[in-house]
Amino acid sequence: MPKESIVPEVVILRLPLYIRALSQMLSEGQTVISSNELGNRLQVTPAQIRKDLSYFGRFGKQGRGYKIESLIEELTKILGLNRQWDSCIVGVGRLGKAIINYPGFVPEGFKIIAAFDNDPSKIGENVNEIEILSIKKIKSTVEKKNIKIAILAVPASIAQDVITSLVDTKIKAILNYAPIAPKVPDTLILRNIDPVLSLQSMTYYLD
Amino acid sequence: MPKESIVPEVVILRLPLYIRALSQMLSEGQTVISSNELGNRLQVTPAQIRKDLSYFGRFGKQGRGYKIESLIEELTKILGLNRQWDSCIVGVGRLGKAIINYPGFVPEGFKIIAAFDNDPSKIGENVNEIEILSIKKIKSTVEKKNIKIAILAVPASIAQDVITSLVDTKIKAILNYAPIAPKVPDTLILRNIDPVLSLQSMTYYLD
DNA sequence: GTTTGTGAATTCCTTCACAGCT
DNA sequence: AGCTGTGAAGGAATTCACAAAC
Repeated sequence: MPKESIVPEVVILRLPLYIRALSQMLSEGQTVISSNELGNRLQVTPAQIRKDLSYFGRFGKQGRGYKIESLIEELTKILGLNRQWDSCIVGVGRLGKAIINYPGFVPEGFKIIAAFDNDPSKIGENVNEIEILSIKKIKSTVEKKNIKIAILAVPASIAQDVITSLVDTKIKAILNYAPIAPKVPDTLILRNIDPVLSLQSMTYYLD
Repeated sequence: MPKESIVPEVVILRLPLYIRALSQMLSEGQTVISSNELGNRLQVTPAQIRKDLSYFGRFGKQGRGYKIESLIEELTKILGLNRQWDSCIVGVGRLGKAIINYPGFVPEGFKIIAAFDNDPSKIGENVNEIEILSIKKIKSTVEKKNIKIAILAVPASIAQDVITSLVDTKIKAILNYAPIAPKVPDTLILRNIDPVLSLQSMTYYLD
């Protein structure tokens, strides 16, 4: 709870999960929750939840628990989710198109407002009301539209080059769908979506 | 290196990454690598790589490094990837169809050989040569075809129920695409693919 | 009586550093 | 000389346990 102590990244990774569980409970009509009940719901220990929250402040009441609605609000603010984040997609092949059409982002405040590809035959085409631009226009477009998040859906073979080329733009966070382990400078935040890796680590536990 | 010491899960999660980097280097013509070079490539410390590998055996040669080809082979064996894993998909909506058509699984040994849905109008339909069956047939089909892995692409609202219903089948691992935090008994292994959660944890670091 | 918030204790993971092999 | 494999050291994250608040 000191204002600017460093918060472990594992904690940050759990907060969205808390929000999600809390939201679900709220929509089921519940208004108050204890760390015990939330922990039970998410299969984490109550102590962990309390400790995680304590990095940011004191949100509960002894003997009572947490008011769900205001806890959601606090966590939303902490993560910077109380606003819309405009983002762009790079690579508009099969996967890129599926991502553009995925309805799960907008309700959570993530809106794809620009699309880029390097295939000349695609440029100018529209997908879900978004015009596909040449990849050369990333830097300027991103600057003009204040986009900080890029979603990467290019082939593995060029993903590293694209990431490297994003370094000197206004892009600060990358959600990478290409099945590679890219090198990123620590000025960029990266998360990988990689179902194959997930599968490969599960088979260890199967006989 | 004791035969049956318990290996931390974080280690298991890194092994597929090692395989991937090694494969790439092999395909670029390299035959030998040091922990230093591999660490540099993946942005992890050389000591961590050596320690990770030491849980399973001694694969390098002092003064020389690791023979890439045989290290890949060893890791592949350790993870149980030296075989094909037949799997099934549950939920054949837009997302499910995209997953069935995703070309990245088969080359890695993961083949979707059965599909299930609860929408009567879809049953009997074929997607990419796979017939959609009623979700009621999961238990028997999975048993007959020796399927241990299920890929879940159902709506969030029914995902938990589907997972629960898988408990008394031969399914032992679930790759879940539904945006929920499901409760799973510890007899099941679960990995979530959840781009929204990834995005939500990145915004914390953006101003 | 219940449940939080938090220092202290514990457990887990990473890194160090060097003996030993090539 | 170069690099692995590994105990030992160090650091990080989790859990304990209890005083304080309701």
